[in-house]
Amino acid sequence: MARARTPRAAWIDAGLSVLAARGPDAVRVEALAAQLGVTKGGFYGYFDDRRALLEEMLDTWERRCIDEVLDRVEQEGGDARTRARRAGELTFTPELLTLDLAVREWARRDEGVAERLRRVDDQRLGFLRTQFADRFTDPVELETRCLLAFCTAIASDLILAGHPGQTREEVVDRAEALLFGGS
Amino acid sequence: MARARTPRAAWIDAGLSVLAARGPDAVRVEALAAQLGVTKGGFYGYFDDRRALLEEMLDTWERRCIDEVLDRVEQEGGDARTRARRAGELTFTPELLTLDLAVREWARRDEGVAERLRRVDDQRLGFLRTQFADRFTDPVELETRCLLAFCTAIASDLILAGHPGQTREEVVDRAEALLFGGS
Amino acid sequence: MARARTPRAAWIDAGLSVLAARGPDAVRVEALAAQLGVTKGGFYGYFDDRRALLEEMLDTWERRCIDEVLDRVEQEGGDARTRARRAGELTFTPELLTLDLAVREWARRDEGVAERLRRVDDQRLGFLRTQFADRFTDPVELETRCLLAFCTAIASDLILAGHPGQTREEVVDRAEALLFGGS
Amino acid sequence: MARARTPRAAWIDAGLSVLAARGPDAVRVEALAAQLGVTKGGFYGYFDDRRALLEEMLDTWERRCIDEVLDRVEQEGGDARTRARRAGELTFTPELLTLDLAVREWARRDEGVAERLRRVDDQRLGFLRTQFADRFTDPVELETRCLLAFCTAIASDLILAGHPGQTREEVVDRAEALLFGGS
DNA sequence: CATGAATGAGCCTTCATTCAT
DNA sequence: AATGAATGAAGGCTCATTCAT
Repeated sequence: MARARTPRAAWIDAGLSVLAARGPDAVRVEALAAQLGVTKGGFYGYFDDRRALLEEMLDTWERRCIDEVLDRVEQEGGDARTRARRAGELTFTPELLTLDLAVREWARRDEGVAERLRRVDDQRLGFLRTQFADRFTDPVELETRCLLAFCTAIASDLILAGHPGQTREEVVDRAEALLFGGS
Repeated sequence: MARARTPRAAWIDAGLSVLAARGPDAVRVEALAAQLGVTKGGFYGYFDDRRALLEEMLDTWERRCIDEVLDRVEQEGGDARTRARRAGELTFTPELLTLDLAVREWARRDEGVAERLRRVDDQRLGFLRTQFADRFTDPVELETRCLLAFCTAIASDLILAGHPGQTREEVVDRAEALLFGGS
Repeated sequence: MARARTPRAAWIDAGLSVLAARGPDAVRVEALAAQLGVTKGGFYGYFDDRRALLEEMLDTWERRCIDEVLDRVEQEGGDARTRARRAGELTFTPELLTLDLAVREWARRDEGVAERLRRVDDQRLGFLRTQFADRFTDPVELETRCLLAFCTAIASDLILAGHPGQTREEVVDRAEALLFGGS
Repeated sequence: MARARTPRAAWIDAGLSVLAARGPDAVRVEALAAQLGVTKGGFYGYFDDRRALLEEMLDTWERRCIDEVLDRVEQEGGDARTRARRAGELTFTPELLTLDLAVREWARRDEGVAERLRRVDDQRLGFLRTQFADRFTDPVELETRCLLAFCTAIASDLILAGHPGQTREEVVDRAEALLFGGS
């Protein structure tokens, strides 16, 4: 929900925020117009149709997940591991997770979305690999631990069970320690 | 009582299959009727409204996740660990996973669904705890590993990244071995 | 809502009670069936269709307004004026007024109903004429006062205005006294 | 602002005319749209839902019965009795009577409508009182005669009986003369 | 361009009616 | 006869989309 410089971007941002909160079916031109305080007719000055908005939302999401993360990492500098670590931090930010889960669900039903997610997930797993490469010389073990870490990042908000005597956060922290040592 | 040409359960099953494939918004009376080869009017002989169907679908799902699993486990017998292991197998069946993911997504947007999922997830995590209780005397470590296993079961279908030189299945198998030893 | 001897009559009575309470549009086969505790399918064993029920309801209403009033008046005997007075009492009973108003409204929209109401109203005005015939030798004046009395009987429940310092009942009583003297 | 091809008021007027002719249940969005030559979807640009239209119809009716009558009376001027007389004429116009009867019937089944009718009827009876105040010094007698006049205005169209040798109009005229003298 | 109006398709729900049992 | 199931027509409401201004 970044501040939109242009009305076009405002539609996209509004769409992404609805997507995160209520899924792709809830991204309706009428609702976005109301949220933006304009009339829905104006929408068609910027986009051919609803489908086009959804595509651009995905373009924006993908760009944010990849290019913007890389740009910021480059700007901040550091060695390879520092960069990968920073990329991981920027990627698995709680703010982005809601949107991420919505896209992930969407990808299960739409091959086009799945393709984009595949690109993004490949890069993300790449970040993880680079970040922890020095701790595990065996690439098979590294891969195993990275997938476990990735699964935890994705699923720990989706699983609603409680843990007797611990909070979810504590269990997740211990899981990370178990996977990558001292962290 | 005239023969139930389209029994109540048929609507529920059709609803669950659409839920799994396309999410709760896609569970439309008209679409289910078409799928069942009847007219939508007949629906209202069985259910008060669409909402009632959704509730019954969730009832059915919850029953299948809990009671039916427990019933089968009881019938098959065995000691505590054998039963918990069997429960885990029945629970994380590939067939049920798609439906599970749909319910999970739905739960993010509907507190009523979240409450049901919490019950189900609590029990599932319980299965895991019992199943692996003898391998880890420290309950904190047990909890950590069980959550990791649970996250993997849930998220490994949601993550689309590839693994150079390995299949997803292989990585998942290694992850389980890493968490629980020989298995 | 008299006790129905036969199921057929039960449908008619239920229909009349709904007609009185909520108008002809509210006389729905499904609602009556629910009220009678039977299934709507059974309706068609007694009536060709909804229209037929409405006709029979009107037949019943007309019979009650005319024949049953006359029968009871005959049984009770008395001279012409006594009989007419009794007929007036039986006719303008509060219990019947609600149904009467519903039929009256219906008659505005359906010529068939209007025809029936014309017959009934003609007879009712006849009762009034006979009842008060001895007080006014001039038939024109008699007619005037009878119409005023009839209008009051019909409209005093439809007019919702208040009367400062008096109740509606008191004003109506004074109106009757004004029209027909002592009685 | 584009030209209002089917202004808001057109829906309300169409609704009122259907209400007068066939009652509130017959005020259907689809029917009004057909009557106005537009599609029903357009309706929801003006009103939240059918209920909102019904409320606005009642608002309009109430305004016409009260404010518009008073405005016209003020414009035409005259002394108190002349104004009250003119208000009575404007109120019991034949054109408005059909609508009035429909609202009256509706009020029997809907307390919200009844409340509005109470306000309107109170004012109407007020007109009558003022108009004839100088003929009857006794307020009780005045009230009696005004109620009789009001009942006649309302009910004379509802009563279908015939009068031997006279028309309904003649009888009603004589009734007015009887109530208020030379008129 | 942006807006207000309108369209048309789609979906939910109700209900009279039919029909096999 | 009565029932449970189903049909089909109608009507309420939503929403993507078009279009004149």
